[in-house]
This record gives sequence, C-alpha cells and structure tokens, in this order.
Amino acid sequence: MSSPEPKPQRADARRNRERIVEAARDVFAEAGLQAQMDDVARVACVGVGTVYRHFPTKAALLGELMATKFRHHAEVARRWGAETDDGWDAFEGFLRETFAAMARDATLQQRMSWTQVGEAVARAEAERQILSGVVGELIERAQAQGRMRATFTVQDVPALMCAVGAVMAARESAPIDAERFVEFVIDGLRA
Amino acid sequence: MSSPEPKPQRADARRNRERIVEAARDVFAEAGLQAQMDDVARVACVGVGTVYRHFPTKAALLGELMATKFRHHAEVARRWGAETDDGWDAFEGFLRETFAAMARDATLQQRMSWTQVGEAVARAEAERQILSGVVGELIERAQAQGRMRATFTVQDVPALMCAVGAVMAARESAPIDAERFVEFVIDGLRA
DNA sequence: AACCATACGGAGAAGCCGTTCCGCTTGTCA
DNA sequence: TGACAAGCGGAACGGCTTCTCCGTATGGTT
Repeated sequence: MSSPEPKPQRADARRNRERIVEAARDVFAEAGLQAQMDDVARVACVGVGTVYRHFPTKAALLGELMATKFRHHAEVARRWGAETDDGWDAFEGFLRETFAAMARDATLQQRMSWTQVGEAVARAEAERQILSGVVGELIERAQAQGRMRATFTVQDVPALMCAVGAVMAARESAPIDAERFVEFVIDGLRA
Repeated sequence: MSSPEPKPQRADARRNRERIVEAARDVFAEAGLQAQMDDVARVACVGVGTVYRHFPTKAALLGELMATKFRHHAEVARRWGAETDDGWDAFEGFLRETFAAMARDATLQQRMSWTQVGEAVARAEAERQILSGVVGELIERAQAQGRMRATFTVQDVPALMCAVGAVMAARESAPIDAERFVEFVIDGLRA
C-alpha cells in the first residue's frame, strides 16, 4: 500500500541515523529537554544539518526516542507476561524493571507531559497503545487472581509512570530517595 | 546586626511589588515556566523595568513564589496540627488540603525540580525547612498513635509532593485521573 | 511650593537556539 | 574508474526572551 520498497538508504546515512539516536538519548537524558540540537550533533560527531536531514524537527527526534522507549517497555511487559504465571508477580516484575530503566533517563521520562513534547508524544502514539494493551493484560490477570487492588486500571499506569519519573528526575537536584517511593507505590497496588 | 532599619519603601513601590507577585502567580500558574517576564509585567500593569527592579532575575521572582507557597503549606500544617487531635487525621487533612492547593497551580509545582528552578528553590530554602519541621511533627504523632506506616519519614514528603504535582500537571495534556492517584498515595501511607 | 531621592517605563542590546541553505564529499552502480 | 544522486557540514538567519539603560515621573520632606 504505502511503500512497498521505500528505497534503500545509503550505508553512511543509516550509520549516522543510528549515531544520532544514541547521542540524543544520552544528551537528553543528561541535560533534559533544554539540551540543544547542536549538542546532539556534536556528540554524534555529525553536523546539525545531518541531524535535520533525518529528523525534521526537535520534536520528531524526541518522538523517535519516546517510541523506542515505549517499544522497550512493551517488550519487557510481554516477557514478564510470558515467563511468569502469577499475575501479580508478572506485573510487579514489569514495574520494577521499567522503573529501573526510567532511573537511567528520568529526565526525558518526566518531560513526557510537556507542551513542546506534546507533539513528540503524538508521534509515538502507536507504540503507546501497544504498550497499553500488553500491560492491560498483565493487570487483568493479577486482578483475576485476586492479588491486585480491583480499583486499579490501565488508565492509571501513566500516572504511575509520571509520578515515578518526576521523583527520579527530582532526585538529581534534591535529596530524595526514589527507591523508597517506588516501594510505597508498589505496596499501594497490592490487594 | 544586618539592617536595623532597612529604610522604608515608597508607597508606590510597595504596591507594585505586591501586584507583580500576584501577576506572577497567575501567569506562571497558567503558562508554566516558559511564561515571560513581559507577560508578568503586562498583567501587573507595570513596565518590565519595574519587575526587574524588585526581582533581579526570573529565578528570584520564582523563588519568591515558592517561598510564599511553602509558607502557606506550613500554615496549613500548623492549623491541622493544632485543631485535630488524631495524628493521622491531621496529616491526612494537611495532605488533602495541600494537594488541592497544588491542583490550582500544578504547573509551577511540577517544575520545582528544574535546572533553572534550582536557583529559585535555593532562595526559598528557609521556608522549606520551616515547612519540613511542622510536617515532621504531624508525622511523628500519627506514627506514635500507630495509624501511619512507621517507614514513612519527613524526607519522603518532597517525593510525594513532586509525584502528585507531576501527575496533576500532566493531566492537562493527557487523560490522567489525578484524584484517583491521590487516593492511592494516601492509602499507601496508612498503617 | 520646591527639591530630590526613589521609582517607573519601555525601547533595544545581547544572546540563545531551532532551523535553513548550499557548496562540498562520498557511496554506489555501471 | 567515472558519473551522479544521496548525503554531509556548519555558517548564518530569524525569532524570541531575558535583562539593561536612561530619560521621565512622582512620593515624601522641608
């Protein structure tokens, strides 16, 4: 339908795209949203022009990062769902692993609810829905087995992510124990 | 020692300072941190120069806002502590009232963990410590009466604030039910 | 009323940052 | 190996925002 063969990319172009995404992940993780495109380019050892060839705007680059993140989280959820029979254990495993991943680039995670990032999130909408579906199944199973609060729903997951992300991001500029907070959150979900 | 009589301010200056703070509260609450100093000036019906006369930088203005907020929260905590004998009820009342206040200007609250805001928070450090002291007493009482988890400490309060603030701020750009989240949080603190 | 220190207004300087543009380089394919 | 499309680099543009500067206005005081 859309593009049967979207045309092969030149080898260096593919390599550069890769580098840019990696650099962006590092740079945004460290400096937050106010990191500049020039920084991304420099870290990727590439000109700004090249960055813009691959991602037409900053939001597009951010969008790619978010999509990647959602894909990764969905993968984690799927794995726990497949490997663990107990519904609650699967969900708890997923949550802990995801939170740990967030700790690494909490800054980006926190900013997901931003003005400027609104557009970026929109670009990752497909991935977000997939993630939501997978996690929803985990939750249903845990509740069916009576080990999770019945009032908790998939719609609450973004709030959780948001909260934990904010706490982790804040940790850098304030003496906050994010791990303890995570324990409170998880405890609060048990039946 | 420092300034026995710091010199009286001219009446118009005092009036303008007041106006600026009020305007800043409104403007930042509505547009978040990216609101401009010009906006504040306009809403205050004052020139930018006047804003800068009273607050040498944007961070200083933000700092004043935070200090006010901390003072207010401390006042709320004191009131609940004085009027309510049951330790848990006092703490819960304080939390709920504070969260409700945060809902009104969640944007500002969330951004408290920012690079640029780091400086602003530093300027409100004194107020933060006072607040911390008052809330600490509430917590101790609730725990002494066995109605609150013993593992919870005053140091965890910023995390709570941060988390709830983030969720409330995110609500504007995503379908998140902040009230439900607040219930989870409070439930998680009960003994 | 007359004086002047204090305070005001707002144009614009200074600087930051996303994005564009175009001359040059390089991978690819015949 | 030569030709050319695809891709690259990075100077510079333009918009936006914080902060400065200084001529003007005004509250307070004598």
